[in-house]
Amino acid sequence: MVDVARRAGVSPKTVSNVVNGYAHVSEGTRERVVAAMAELNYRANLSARNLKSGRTGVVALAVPWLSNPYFADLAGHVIRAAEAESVTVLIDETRSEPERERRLLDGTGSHLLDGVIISPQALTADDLAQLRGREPMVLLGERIFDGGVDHVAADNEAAAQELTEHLIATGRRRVATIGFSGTRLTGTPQLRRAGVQHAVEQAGLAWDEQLHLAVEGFQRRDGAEAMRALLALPERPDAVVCFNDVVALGALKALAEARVDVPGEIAVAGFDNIEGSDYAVPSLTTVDWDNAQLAEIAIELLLDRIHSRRPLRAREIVVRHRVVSRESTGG
Amino acid sequence: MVDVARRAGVSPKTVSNVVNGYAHVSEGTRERVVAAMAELNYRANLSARNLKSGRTGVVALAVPWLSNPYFADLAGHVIRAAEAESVTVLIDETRSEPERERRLLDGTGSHLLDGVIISPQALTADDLAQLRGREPMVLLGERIFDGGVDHVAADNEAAAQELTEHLIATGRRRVATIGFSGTRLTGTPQLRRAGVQHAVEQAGLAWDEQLHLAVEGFQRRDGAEAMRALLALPERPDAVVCFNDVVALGALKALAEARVDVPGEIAVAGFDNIEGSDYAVPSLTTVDWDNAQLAEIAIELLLDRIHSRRPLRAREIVVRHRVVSRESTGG
DNA sequence: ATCGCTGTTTACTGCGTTGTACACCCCCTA
DNA sequence: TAGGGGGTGTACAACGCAGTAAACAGCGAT
Repeated sequence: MVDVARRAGVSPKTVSNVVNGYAHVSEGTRERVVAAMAELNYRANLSARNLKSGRTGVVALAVPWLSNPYFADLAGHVIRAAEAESVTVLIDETRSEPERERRLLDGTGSHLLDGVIISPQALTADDLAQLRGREPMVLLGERIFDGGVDHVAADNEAAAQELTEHLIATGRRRVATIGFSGTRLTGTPQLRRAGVQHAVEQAGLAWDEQLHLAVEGFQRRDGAEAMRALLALPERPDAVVCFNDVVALGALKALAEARVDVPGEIAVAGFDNIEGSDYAVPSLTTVDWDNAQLAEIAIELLLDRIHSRRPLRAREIVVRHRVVSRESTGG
Repeated sequence: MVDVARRAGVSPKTVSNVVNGYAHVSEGTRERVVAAMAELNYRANLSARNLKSGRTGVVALAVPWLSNPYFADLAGHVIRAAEAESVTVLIDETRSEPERERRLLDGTGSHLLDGVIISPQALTADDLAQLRGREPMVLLGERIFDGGVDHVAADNEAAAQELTEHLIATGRRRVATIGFSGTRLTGTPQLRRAGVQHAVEQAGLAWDEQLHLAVEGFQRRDGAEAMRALLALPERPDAVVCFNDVVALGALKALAEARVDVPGEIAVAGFDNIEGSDYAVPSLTTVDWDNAQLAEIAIELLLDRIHSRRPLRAREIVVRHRVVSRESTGG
């Protein structure tokens, strides 16, 4: 910057003013500075700027698994939404490890981050209470916690209920689920299960605990194993709601191997509308969240919080969803 | 840091020495400083450190599409490999836009990046020649360019040849390909095509140009469209090599819709061994690259270059691959 | 000619850290 | 006892930028 200033015959501060678009710089000066910058191929040093401003222009997005196409897609949307605001996104894979989630949020990221968008998996309300107010953060995906933290939520319960109603409306009477997690009382799986249960009970159908299987991970393997277990039951289900598409694809595989006709004998549905779910064999009925909207809102909330001096009230916004009916349920 | 120093009764520089593990600090002093840091919850300011050191500890990984599970997986490996070296990775989705690739490499990233790992799609040798020597960079995935740049390559031609030999060995006689790109003379698709052609010709089989279709993108949709075109031929192929798994999954879908038996009537193979290719219906024969190895080498080469003062000779390393035989080829 | 005003530009300073140079202390040896 | 020598700690400056306050130029009004 000093070199540019010398070349343009001005002070370094004037160069800074030009770079930052300060209003009161004469046209001639501006041109000379711009020319000098171009000639010297000058680019501002972000580290120095950050040191002065106390901000880095970097936010983290923490997702459990990048290998899950849903999160890869979400990450893409967040990156694009952030780009529109000249913010850089750091992707962090938490691998569902509570320790990694906590470390990210407690600021051990050591001044590299202005804020964090996190899709929590293992975080408890206790963890969150401790972290509240520390670093700007936005939670994604579900309404687990009481408040105090900005939240972009999806209405998992309603979506699960609609999905199940769709199954029942197309003649299914014995609806199973795969993906309940017995180890926690809150969280997405519980909400989705509750939605399914509401739909089943409102339709006057029996609720059979046997049909609702927990999984360890949320991988294809888990879906396939659970499906095999369901097929081994004396009285098979005629529909299976998997709590994400990855698990559903595993279930489809197990059905194909067992030569069970989908949707003829058993209908299958998932959540997330991941890339490729429309090209599965058969294509998968699922719930689509508006990830573009989700990403935009998350970035907006986070930047609000970063730029505001005073503490803001926690906000919660629910994004759109819709059931996408495809071959796997006869759609 | 000043506060910590005061509390520990030492100078700020001593705190710095403790933080950086400088050898000659007495045990007592170190303990007092560590205690003071803990009490004050001190964390070093990275911006300031970067300003002094001239490095940021951040490298970018540029991939064409994060939505392609192959790149999502690769990104995960690179993040982990970098983490082991205390380096942070910024994911950049170039969307195959030449402009984005160029901008990333010409340093317009403005001092945020120590270096770049890029899986080039649209970059030409000309672009590269201009950028050479500017910023530390490592190219991934194929051996397109002459040199002057570090490279972690895969032997696409050999892999394609092995894959095709596998098809021929299991009785296929009419091998088609999907994914050739007519618009460029170099690059992965060309290498893979060449490998297929070698195998076909070495087996004494005819090479029929009609069987080798270009695609626009490399999405499932493209694979499905191309497959339908192949099915419409008067003389159908009995094997199809798709130039990545995503395209292959699209082809499988088109075959399922046309009720063509795989592998009975037509065998299908892909490249990349993406997550889920083993759970496709039928599971997909493909080429597996050792992404963990690839990521480790890429990070190692890049860090070497970042830390070395003098220019290094460009290096090229080829990672392992292996053909994974699954149901789609009768494996 | 002087004043005050607006618009433009500058000098100075500090953000938090670390490299350099040096001071100090203690112990060992000649 | 004097003179090294290694271990331990400190003062100072600088990395590149932007905030602050103040200086300066040009203009019309007095």
